[in-house]
Amino acid sequence: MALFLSTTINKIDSKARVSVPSTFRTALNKQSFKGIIAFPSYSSKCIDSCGIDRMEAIAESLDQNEGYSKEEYDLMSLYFGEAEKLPFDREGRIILPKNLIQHSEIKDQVLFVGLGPTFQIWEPITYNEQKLKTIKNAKEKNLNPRLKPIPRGIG
Amino acid sequence: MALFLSTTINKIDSKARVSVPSTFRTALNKQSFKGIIAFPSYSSKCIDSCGIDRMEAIAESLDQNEGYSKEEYDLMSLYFGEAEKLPFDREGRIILPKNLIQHSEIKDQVLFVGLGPTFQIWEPITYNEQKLKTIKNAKEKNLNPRLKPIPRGIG
DNA sequence: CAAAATACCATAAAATCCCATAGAATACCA
DNA sequence: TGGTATTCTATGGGATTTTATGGTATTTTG
Repeated sequence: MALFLSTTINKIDSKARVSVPSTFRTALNKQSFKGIIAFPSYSSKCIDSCGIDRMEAIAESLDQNEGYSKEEYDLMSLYFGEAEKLPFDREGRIILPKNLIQHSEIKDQVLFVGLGPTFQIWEPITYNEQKLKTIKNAKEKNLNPRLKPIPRGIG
Repeated sequence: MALFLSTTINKIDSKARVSVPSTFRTALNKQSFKGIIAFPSYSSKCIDSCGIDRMEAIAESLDQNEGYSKEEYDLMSLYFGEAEKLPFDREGRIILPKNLIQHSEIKDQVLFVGLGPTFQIWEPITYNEQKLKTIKNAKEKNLNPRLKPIPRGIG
């Protein structure tokens, strides 16, 4: 399974080309389609992305109706309709389609953030706002990240 | 499962390279990615680290939404964005990214401390302060320093 | 044929590879 | 067992490659 981590900001040029971070690329280039799958997030002003392998796995499990409710099924179907296959050019860039740029309100910079098996593409400013909100909310509700490693010290 | 033990102090050079202790390396080199996963600790001025196997397990359980609320999911997603995949060079060193150096306030020395399935990376001085505090607190509260098994879960 | 898309080329900065060495740890052997 | 040879580890620095980013040329397509 591909594991996308870390955050990178790259430029977008006049042709709407953006470099996909090399760490992401190496994982994606091992898959059958050399590029990314991208679609507008339904919950945030960002672009959801992954490699083709994940899309194929989802398609298969959808096909077999593995534990999806009707509502989930319908929602996932929408994703497929809006998903775009964006191939790498020789330099490892993709071209961001207009609809995705509009949805994410990207201007001249593009933020890639890894989320494990998937990643997202954001306008950097929007991402920061969202991040602060999440942290604020977590503090208010006293949420603890269970990612927290084993207790420190002797015991 | 990898088992990280003991404490080591190594130098960090002008290129931000640090040798990962060889005892850690042998365990990590058995995993699919030859290197470490590192991210800023939620609760301390240090870097939390582990091998890729552990990170993949976490990603998978998140992916299957095993008992996480949307808010928890969002919070944990932030971790993936701050985590870094740091590969070994031929000599077994990693390059510490700027954000992690800043968070841990590392200067020219780096302390590795094993915590079993994970380990941490500290500025040695900070680590010592923290250690003294922990011991002092344990004495005051009369904590029993027995080595109990650690509850499972993600970590 | 014109406009858009794609392929191709160039470059500075950054990341990585590769080699070298001293000291520590380990293996070996008489 | 004691001493020696060998390997491994941590560290340093120079050379090379990769990355991100431009721009230009060529092809496709409507």
